[in-house]
Amino acid sequence: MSRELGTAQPKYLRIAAELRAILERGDYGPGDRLPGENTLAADFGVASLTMRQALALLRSEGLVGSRKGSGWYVEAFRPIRRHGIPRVARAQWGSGKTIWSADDDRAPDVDQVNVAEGETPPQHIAAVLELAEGEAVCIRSRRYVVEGRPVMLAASYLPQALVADTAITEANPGPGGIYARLADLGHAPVRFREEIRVRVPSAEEATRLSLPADRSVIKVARTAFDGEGRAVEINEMTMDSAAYVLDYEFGA
Amino acid sequence: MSRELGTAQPKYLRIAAELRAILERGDYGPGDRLPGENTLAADFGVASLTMRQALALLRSEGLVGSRKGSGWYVEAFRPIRRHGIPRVARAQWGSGKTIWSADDDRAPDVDQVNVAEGETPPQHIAAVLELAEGEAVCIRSRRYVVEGRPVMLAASYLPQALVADTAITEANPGPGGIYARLADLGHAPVRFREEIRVRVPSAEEATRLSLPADRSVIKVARTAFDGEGRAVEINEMTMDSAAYVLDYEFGA
DNA sequence: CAGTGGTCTAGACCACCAA
DNA sequence: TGGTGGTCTAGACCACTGC
Repeated sequence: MSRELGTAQPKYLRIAAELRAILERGDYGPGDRLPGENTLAADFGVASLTMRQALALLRSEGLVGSRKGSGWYVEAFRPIRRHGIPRVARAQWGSGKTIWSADDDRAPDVDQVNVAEGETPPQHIAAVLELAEGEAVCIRSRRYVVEGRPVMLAASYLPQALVADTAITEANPGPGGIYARLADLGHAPVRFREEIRVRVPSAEEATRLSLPADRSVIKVARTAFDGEGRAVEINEMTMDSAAYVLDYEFGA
Repeated sequence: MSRELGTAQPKYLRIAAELRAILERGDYGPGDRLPGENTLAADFGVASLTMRQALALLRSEGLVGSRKGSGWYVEAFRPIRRHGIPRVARAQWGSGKTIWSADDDRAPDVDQVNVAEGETPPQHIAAVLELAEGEAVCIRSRRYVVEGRPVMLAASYLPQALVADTAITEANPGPGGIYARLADLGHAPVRFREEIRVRVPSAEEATRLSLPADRSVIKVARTAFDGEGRAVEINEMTMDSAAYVLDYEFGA
């Protein structure tokens, strides 16, 4: 028995576990509306705030979502698999495919595209790009939306001096994306590092991704190095942690 | 101005942001005790439950920790950098510059070591290991503790038929670990896949890792394939999401 | 023992949604 | 307009810490 009789769990955790079991058993289908929190609170015999605590926990896991003035709903979204290491990376650069569409996941819509030139970079970006004091960057930012749900924000930082007056500063950088353009400039990326951490979203990130404040996000910082070992681009991605499975495949 | 006058944020978020700024400014050093939540609530002019909401948010980020009956403390732990792709497998790539600071793999203490033979595997494990109906696995589980703080749980699943009566079923599998023993058996791992997702810890995981219920965990499932493409081991890791930076480096 | 964090309650007000 | 989730309050009881 793994019932843990001695260490009685608090009510909100027991209710959360019970709700989780009910949802995984399939009593409610994806997208279905749950009873209101007052109804549920009465059913479970607890105060509504306690009920909210349990529901909020399930929401932070991505199992349910809430709409103000409307109700609680079973989350219907299927996670996206992102392949961090493209299978045949280099061959795809000239082929018109972007890094993203090389992944085996659903094609996203891209919106909130913005290119800003001559920006002052954050300190940790400037350090990795080895910029001189006061040197500027070009920032390409965008949002990815899958099946109507915003799932990722991304911001690419490139040295302004490197990309000025090239297609990289255009909203559409042309076939092969910015890596193909960097190759045109003699700075083809040959090596990448992806650093991953989990954070609480900033207020702006929570808004743009329509996330509850207690949902965590996955931060992936991808640094591209050219043949001389110079960092030529940093792509900082911010993903809804409930929407993604990251995937890395490599040899021994 | 990015003050967001129109969309007034709730008090607990504004207070959390203010506290975050105070902590990052360094008013309190690592390990320092903060004023009690009642004192803080009075200072900020809110009810203590509202104050708790703000503190709990910072705790879920790993910025502060609480000890029942004692107080709130500034978290002193420096994140660990885990290299998903072993150094030996990487060429002599220079440039140590990284986006986020974290210490490289401090040597952990390993405790709660357990080897269980003849176990029935979870369904998703059996599927990847391509086990026949009813076929058993050997489960090697352990906990990693760094500087007195439990940071990761790991459980390796191997086909029982493959490892029976080998050193792999011993608590100490000998020099080179279980991969060397798999090589001895003619099943040296030559390819790996790591799948990463973020979850809320189970009650058992929260207990074994001493995590607050609202702290998320990083799940890494590492599958090892031998030369014939057979999955010979799955290592399911569960990490405190505030304790780790994952790092993958690879060529184009 | 006093003080602390953890849980829980009852009730209030607001913004938002749907009929 | 009534119901819903989101926020906030005041206060209670408990378990634990540390003197």
